[in-house]
Amino acid sequence: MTNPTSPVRVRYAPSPTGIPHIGNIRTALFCWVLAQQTEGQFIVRIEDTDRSRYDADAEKAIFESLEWLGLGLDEGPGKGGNYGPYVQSERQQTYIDAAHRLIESGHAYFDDTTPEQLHALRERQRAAKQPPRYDGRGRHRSPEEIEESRKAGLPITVRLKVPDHGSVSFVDAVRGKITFELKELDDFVILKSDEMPTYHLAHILDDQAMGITHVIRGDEWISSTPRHLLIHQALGIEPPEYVHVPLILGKDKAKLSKRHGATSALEYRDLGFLPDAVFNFMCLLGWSPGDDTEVMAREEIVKRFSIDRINDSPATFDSEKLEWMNGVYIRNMSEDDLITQLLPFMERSEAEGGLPDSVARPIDRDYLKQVIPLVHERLKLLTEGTETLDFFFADNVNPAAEDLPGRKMDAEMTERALVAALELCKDVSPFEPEHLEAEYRALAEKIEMKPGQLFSPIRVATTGKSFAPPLFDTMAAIGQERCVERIDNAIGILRSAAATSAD
RNA sequence: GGCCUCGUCGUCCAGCGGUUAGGACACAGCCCUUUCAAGGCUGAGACCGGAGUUCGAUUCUCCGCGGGGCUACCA
Repeated sequence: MTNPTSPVRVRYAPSPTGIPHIGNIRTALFCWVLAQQTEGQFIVRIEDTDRSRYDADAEKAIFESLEWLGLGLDEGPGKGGNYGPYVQSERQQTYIDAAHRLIESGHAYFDDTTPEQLHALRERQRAAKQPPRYDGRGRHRSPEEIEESRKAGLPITVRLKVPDHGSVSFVDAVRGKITFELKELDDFVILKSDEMPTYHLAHILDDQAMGITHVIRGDEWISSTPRHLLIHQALGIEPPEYVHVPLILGKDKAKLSKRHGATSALEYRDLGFLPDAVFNFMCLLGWSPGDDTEVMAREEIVKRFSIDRINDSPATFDSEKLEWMNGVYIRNMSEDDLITQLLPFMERSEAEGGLPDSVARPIDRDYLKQVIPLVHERLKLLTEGTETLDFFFADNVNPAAEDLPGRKMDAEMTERALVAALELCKDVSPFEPEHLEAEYRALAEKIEMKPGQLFSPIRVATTGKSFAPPLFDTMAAIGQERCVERIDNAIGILRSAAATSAD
C-alpha cells in the first residue's frame, strides 16, 4: 500500500498498566509522523478497561513520554476534541449498549459460565490434547437460566457468536493478505462480568466513533484481528486500514519487557539522551527511507515516511547505535542549547550524578560557556557532562599517585616533570593556551623529556584524570592559581606515596 | 501442541531475477595527535537449509529448520 494522501486520523491507544516501553512508543511515533505528513490528526486514547491493572503512574508516564519526544496530540485526554471522552472507562455505557444491541441482533449472547468451569474445561481439553477453547455452552442458556444465575450472583459475560466454519481475511498494509480459519476461534468475551468491555469490543467502537482511518499497532494484534473483523461485521460497520508494525525485541530476542534493562523512553531521557536522537533512532527501527540516510531531522522523516517501507521483520533493540547517534545530535547542537540541556544534569546532587555538592548551585553559566567548546564534541550523553567537566568547577582534584606517571615514566621522573612544571606554572605569563604550549614545549626540551611525557603528569595533576580535553586550553580555563595549587598538590601525593612504599 | 508471522554481516537498514551483495553502529589496524574524543583511510564480517520455477536465484514457490507473536472475563 502506498501512503494515504488524504488526512489520516490515527490513534495511539495505550493501556495504563505499566511504563510504555520504546516498542510501544514507536508505534506512537509512526502514528504521529503519518498524521503530520498527511496533515491529519494524532489522537491519544487511554484504554483503561482492565480495572485491576490500572496504574496512575503509568498513565502519567505515557503523557510524559509523548511530551518528551515532542509528539503533540491533536485530540486526547487533557487536550479535548470533538470525539471525547478519550478515556475508555468514561465511555462504558456505549460499550454496554453495543453489547446489548449485538445480543438483540443475534450476534452475541449472555454467558454464565464461571471462571472455575472455564478452567475445568481447559484442563480437560489440555488433558485430551485438544486446543483449549471455549465450547459455546452459553449459546444454549435460556434467558430464564441467565436471570437465575444473575440473581444467584454468578458472573455474567457477553460473548460473540463465532461461526464454526468459513474464514476471514484482511489486507494488512505491511504484511499483505492474511487469512484465518474461523474454526480456530471460539466465542470470545466482549463484555466482562464487571460490565467493562474487552479490548476487542472497546477499541472498535471507539475507533469507529472517533473516525479512525488507520489502526497502527504492534504485531501482537494480528492474531486477534479476525475477531475484530467479526465484530465489525456484526455491527455492520467497515473496518479501518490495518497497519501492523513488527515488534521490537530485546537482546534475547524476546518481546521487549522490563527485564531488558532500560526500555522506556523516560529512562533514556534520564540517561542523558536527546529526544531528537531517540526519535530519529526509533524511526529507523523497522523503517528506512530506502537509501542510506540515517541522520534525519524530524521534518525530513515526516516528509519521507511511508507505510510501505515499514519492515516485515522484528528488530532487536541495541542502544549502542543510539549512543552514537546521540553524540551526532549533541555535536550538531549549538553551544547554548547544549548548555541549557546539560545544566539540569550537572546541577543534580552529587549522589544523583551531578557535580560535587561543594560546587555552588546554580552553576556558573558563563564559566560553563567558556569551557563547553573544549568538551562539546567529546560528549555522547548529557549525563557525561559531570565527569567531563567536574575539574573545571571543583576547588581541587585528588589524583591517585599511580595515575600521575605517563607512559614509560617512573615516580622519580614524574616528580621531576611536575617540579619543573610547577616552577614554570608559577611564573608563566600570559596564562593563555598558545603561550603555555610554547613554554611547556621548551621546558620539555630543557629537561630532556618528550612533550607527551611532560604533559601527561600535568594533565593528571590538573584535571585528576588521564583523559581530558587539550591540556593548555584546559589549564587556561582552570586558571593559573588553581593550576599551581593542583600541581603542587600532586607533587605532595607523589612524595607521600613514595615515602609509604619505601617503608 | 494449534494458528499467524518473520528469516541478508554481532546489531540496525539497502537489495525487490543477472551486483566484486551496499551503508551505518560496534570491532581491528593505520593516519592525524600531548591524552581522550572527533575526523580520514583500510580491514574483518551476512544471504538458515533443501527442493523446485528459470538461461540465471539473496530475490519467486513449496517443504524443512530456527526465531517471534497469539492461544485470558490482559491489553
